[in-house]
Amino acid sequence: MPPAQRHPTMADVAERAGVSVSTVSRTLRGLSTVSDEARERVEAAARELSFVISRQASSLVTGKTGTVAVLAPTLGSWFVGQVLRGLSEVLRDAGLDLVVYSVADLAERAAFFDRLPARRNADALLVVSFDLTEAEFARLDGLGVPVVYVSQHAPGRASVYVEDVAAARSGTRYLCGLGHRRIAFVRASPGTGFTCSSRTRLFGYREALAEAQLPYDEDLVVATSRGRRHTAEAVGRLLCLADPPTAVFAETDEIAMEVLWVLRSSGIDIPGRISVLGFDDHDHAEWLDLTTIAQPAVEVGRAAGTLAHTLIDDPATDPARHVVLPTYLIPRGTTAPVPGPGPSDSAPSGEPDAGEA
Amino acid sequence: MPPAQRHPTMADVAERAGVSVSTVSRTLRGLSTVSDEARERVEAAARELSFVISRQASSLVTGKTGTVAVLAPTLGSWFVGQVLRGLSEVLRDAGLDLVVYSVADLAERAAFFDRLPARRNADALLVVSFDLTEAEFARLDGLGVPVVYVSQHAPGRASVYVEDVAAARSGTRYLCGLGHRRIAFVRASPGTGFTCSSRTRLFGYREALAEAQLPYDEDLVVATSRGRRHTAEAVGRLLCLADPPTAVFAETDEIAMEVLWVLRSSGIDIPGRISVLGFDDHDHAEWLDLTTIAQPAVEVGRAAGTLAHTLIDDPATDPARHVVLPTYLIPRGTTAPVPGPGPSDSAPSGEPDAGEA
DNA sequence: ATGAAAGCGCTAACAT
DNA sequence: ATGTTAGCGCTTTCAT
Repeated sequence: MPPAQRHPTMADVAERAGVSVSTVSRTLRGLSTVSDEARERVEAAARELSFVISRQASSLVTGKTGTVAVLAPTLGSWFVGQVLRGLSEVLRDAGLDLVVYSVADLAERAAFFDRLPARRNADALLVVSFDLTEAEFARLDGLGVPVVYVSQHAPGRASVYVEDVAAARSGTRYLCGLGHRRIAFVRASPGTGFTCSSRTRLFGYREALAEAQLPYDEDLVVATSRGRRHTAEAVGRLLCLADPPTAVFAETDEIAMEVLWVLRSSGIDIPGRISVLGFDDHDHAEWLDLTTIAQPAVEVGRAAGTLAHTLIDDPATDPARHVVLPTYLIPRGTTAPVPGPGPSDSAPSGEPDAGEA
Repeated sequence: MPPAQRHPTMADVAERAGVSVSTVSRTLRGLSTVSDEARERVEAAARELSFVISRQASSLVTGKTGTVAVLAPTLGSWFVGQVLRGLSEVLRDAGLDLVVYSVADLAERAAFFDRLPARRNADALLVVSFDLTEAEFARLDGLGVPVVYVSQHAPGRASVYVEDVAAARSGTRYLCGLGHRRIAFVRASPGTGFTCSSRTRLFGYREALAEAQLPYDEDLVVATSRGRRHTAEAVGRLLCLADPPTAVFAETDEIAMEVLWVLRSSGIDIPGRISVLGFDDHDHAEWLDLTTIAQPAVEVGRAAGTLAHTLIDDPATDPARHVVLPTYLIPRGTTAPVPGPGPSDSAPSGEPDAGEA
């Protein structure tokens, strides 16, 4: 019997089963070259001692850590949470552990890329929606383990993402199709430089404008960061334009919801006076009846996990494999045809009052 | 120079620096018994080779894995996300890795407790808002590493939590103070048995009712699970009572928001006809102007991380240490004094129709 | 089918 | 202050 305060080792199991450690190892890994009798004895002994293998020790010899690392800007955002859900599901099934690194500010970011702690301690690294510099890309290229870029298109590297540009283009087209010609875009504040969806979605927005032969008006593009105050300011900037927007396209649902809140609490009718379109299909989007561009966040996580697993297990896999997932527009109640050229006073929105054609 | 496809080891660093591996090890761990000259050479060599230490190897000899595991019911909920934020911040500073296990259903749950994969592969385990059975508690008691229970009170074991019972009692008192005498409680569906806040908060609710000498009416307690349909049903059950509630206390803000949505979309005035009180102070609570009981979720994560770190580093720490964090009520616009003793018919009135005195 | 032995990369005595 | 040596708990030849 092993000392109380120590985890039992294979040697303990071997002794109890009356076999060698090699046999224990073979049994536990399911290698076929073990007699039924030995297998049973080993399994019984392992169970009785409630033996758990030490990954550390096997890693040392196999060179595989059995863990996948994920780097994310924050763990608190809806999108990252959903991605992690899908990811952890797939990794669990693959027998891989999931270790998370989050870097909240630029100092931590620099420290991460300087030290690259994931280096020898994970079999793969997943980078979630990071707007990386060339230097950071280069650093990761030399990491020594596969890197999968999640929710971002990384040319020449493995990545899993949705067609942000095309999705934003469609969303904008949809608004154009409703007759809107003054469409604002509210993006996350680029300050932190962590997310790359601002750039791609803004690009799609501009493409659609061009298609519809609408001018790109910089005054219609505003940035906000989390918090009522910032969004109120951003929305305020839009509302006091000489020719204010009749529709707002927000980079994410979380931003869209803030916009919605600011607009509504200032008595502006939605969608009567202004339409609002989000991006994500956040859980709350349905409650708020927010029209949005849905992206399969959990599925993104699953696909990323699967790709990482493949890359780890089969070195022959194309290291630049891309997985592109679909998006689709979900029309709900916050978008409507542009109001006629009639009055557009700020009647507090009691009733739904969609503009008629 | 080490082979291209292999991570450099301490031996590589040692060779390059012209010292022994011991000196490299000592230097890298910041032990003072190293000459300045050697230290510099080692540091230079390590940088040039971009050496990263293998935790696996050091674990093997130190017995410490340098990682903390966290078990959570899901990674997608707001609360868990916030806890992870606080946690990862503290653990990063402590040089500990964070590995997450999430169990989505009962089968996975059983598998986790059967195998206890965290066993030898983490220095501590954090269990976040799990309603554990006695058998599961017992299993964790024998884990061999410190276990910290987060967002739940675990008698005789280390835990970090808010006073759920007291908070729910205060919240209910607040509603009573506004004159409400028919107060409903909407809880998460107990089906999964994953969260324990239902039980504690319901308990506090009952205490406050007793205090106010209000009867406990089982019809006023309904359960819902995520999704518009379920919440609509639950709310429907309340609305068609002979004596329907004038206030609803929801176990979490997420539930409160769904309730809000259902009530509003059926034209019921809030807080004119029904008051709604949540729990959490979710980011969106402010936008929806939801009165709620705030709990410091990120701080819970931080405290849990700190406690885990302490428990790991200092075995003399009281293994049953408790950290209790405060909650506070944030009065917002979804709660108001009870409408006068006027009509209380359950007709889903179109117009907002706040009772008059 | 099984065991003995070597060694993965590191740390911890013990020398010096 | 530094080097030498002996493992940590596994997997993996290589014998048998």
